[in-house]
Amino acid sequence: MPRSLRQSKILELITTREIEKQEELVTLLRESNFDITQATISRDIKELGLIKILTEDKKYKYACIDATEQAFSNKYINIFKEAVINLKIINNIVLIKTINGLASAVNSFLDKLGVENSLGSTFGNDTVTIYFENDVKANIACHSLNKIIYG
Amino acid sequence: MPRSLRQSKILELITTREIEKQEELVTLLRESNFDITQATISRDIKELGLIKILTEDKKYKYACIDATEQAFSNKYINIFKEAVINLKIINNIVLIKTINGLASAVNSFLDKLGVENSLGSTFGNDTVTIYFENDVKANIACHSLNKIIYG
DNA sequence: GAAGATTTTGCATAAATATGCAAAGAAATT
DNA sequence: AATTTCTTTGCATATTTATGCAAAATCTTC
Repeated sequence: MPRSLRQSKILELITTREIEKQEELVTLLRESNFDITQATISRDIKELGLIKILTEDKKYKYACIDATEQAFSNKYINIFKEAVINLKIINNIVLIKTINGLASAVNSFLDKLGVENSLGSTFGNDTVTIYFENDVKANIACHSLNKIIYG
Repeated sequence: MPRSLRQSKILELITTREIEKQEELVTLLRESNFDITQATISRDIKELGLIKILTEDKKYKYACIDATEQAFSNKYINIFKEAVINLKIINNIVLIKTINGLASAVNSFLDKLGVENSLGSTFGNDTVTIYFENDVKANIACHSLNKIIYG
């Protein structure tokens, strides 16, 4: 499994759960068939620039330092690129096919990115759906996403 | 030496230097006659909610987190900056001197901003007073306000 | 597709941080 | 001011994280 997919999964995990320590990530990633050790997680975390912050109940958890800013960094975009298989426009919706299990990560990336004119989105396991008012707006959005992914 | 003074010193140190580890704080604090161990620093850091972030050169350093900073648009912040002349901590209160007549504006800005741990505030013509439970909380708030205003 | 260069990883362990517990210190209460 | 209660601290150590180094995997170039 490629590195960037693993890192993508890490981003997903820390945004959807309260991860207190790296060993937890090791366990969770193993459940998703990333066979990996704590040492690698440590390196990933440094590379992604993740931080530990305090939760309500005074426990530490991993978090992204500044969601919006980092969403645009090349590193994140590369991960996004790898997770996406293809984009399709179906009338007023854009349908994004992703690598299995990464739809939620792609969805949250898109949230941070703020797709323009989006009415909202849903996601399953390997598919993200973004809704627009009409075909034209879906088209425009699809083009700009394509541009991000393919140049 | 009181705890709050020490924690205030910690805030000062991490904002003026790049502190990579707690042992560095121990050394620096000892130079300022705070006779203290790493264990205590660890607890202070947790209490102050400090985090470790990556610097340019991929080293970790301690920093203040401030969710507040992102919360407000630059426009409002600029107005706020211009209105404020200076901040002072007096025990458990933060005293804000403003341009004449703007205390109420600054006060309502702060209300929206939601100064953390604030017990409440009052204002006159050119002064806003924010009340806190104790010196530490006043200190933390003052630092984060300073950060908004001066960097 | 072999040979060499580069990147990524695991292992073992070093380095850094957090914490249980007992004791010292403050504060409150009588 | 003695007694009780609550807070803060150090010590020792457990827990967590980072990293040097060699091996494995991946990528280049011929």
